[in-house]
Amino acid sequence: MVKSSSCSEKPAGLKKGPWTPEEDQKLMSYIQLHGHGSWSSLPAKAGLRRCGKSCRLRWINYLRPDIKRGNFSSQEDQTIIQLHALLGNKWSVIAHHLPKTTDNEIKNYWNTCLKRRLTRMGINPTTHKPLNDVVKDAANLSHMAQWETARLEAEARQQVKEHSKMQLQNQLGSSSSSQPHSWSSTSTENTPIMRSMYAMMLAADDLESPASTLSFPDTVPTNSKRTDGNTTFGLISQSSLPSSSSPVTGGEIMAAVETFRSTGYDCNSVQEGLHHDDVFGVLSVGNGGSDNFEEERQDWEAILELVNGLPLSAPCFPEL
DNA sequence: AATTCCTTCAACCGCGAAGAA
DNA sequence: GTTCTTCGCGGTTGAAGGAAT
Repeated sequence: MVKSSSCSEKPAGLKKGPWTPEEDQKLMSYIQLHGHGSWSSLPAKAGLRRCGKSCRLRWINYLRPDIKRGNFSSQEDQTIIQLHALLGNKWSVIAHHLPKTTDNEIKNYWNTCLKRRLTRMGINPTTHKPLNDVVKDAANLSHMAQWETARLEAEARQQVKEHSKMQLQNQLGSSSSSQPHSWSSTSTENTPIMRSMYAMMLAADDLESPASTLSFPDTVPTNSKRTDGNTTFGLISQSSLPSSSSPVTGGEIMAAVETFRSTGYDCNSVQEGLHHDDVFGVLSVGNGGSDNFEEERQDWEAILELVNGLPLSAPCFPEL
């Protein structure tokens, strides 16, 4: 691997440190007119004595018009904590599931507020377990986190590929645009990806109900939150299901879940599959989740019991 | 009022992945 | 297949401002 260039290795004369309002204005004006294009060549074109990397960071974390700054709601706090429990320090993936936030902001918020808050409550912020019970059950969560991380990363890659242009257009458009980008319009009320996991189980529980309507879109959606307000998940290999376009019956879902169980939740097989379009079936279910954190906590514990076939000795989400 | 300590967060740095040449 | 470039991510740093002493 070739060592990449960094700001510190660029020719002398490049400015570092805080950005001035003049520099901000230059960067904003240039991007609004031309788009960012190649970050490495942007500074020269925009008349900035900064490295491309610095420009990119400034734009993404500060100047971009579609970012909300500060004031995380309690709902967002919960989402961050939940996603962190699943994903660890995958700030960019977490940020994709919170509208108008940046990975840097979430990372800072975690390190300055949430981490301390959890510690004060006697919860290990790394394992999300009570501090006096850090070893027990850790394997369960980390195992689930592995495959869910892989899936979310693949989803994020897909999002970036398919919508980078559209995103820029939306960013540059007027604030009254009636066509917000899908991930910008994501509502945190329904996005917690964990909900999608137990949605699968709720769906499985509900399979006997004739009201269950389950379908597989032909393609993986660009966001885990669908525009119809339903949640999605990609736990089940599409190859284990009969058709990508026909409605899926309850029995088929149960069979797929069983197959998934029988693989022992093999992370490797899941990750291999991530690079093939046909692997992840995305199941859309009615919003069986709850906006109530206590209910979510109970649901989550129930899922772990279901998944592991064993009762949990310690709650995953002690009271906040 | 001066100093020290603490908190926040913008920005930097190094690394790995992906893609182009 | 190899080398090189660019991008994006996560960890870390340090300046700034507020709180405490």
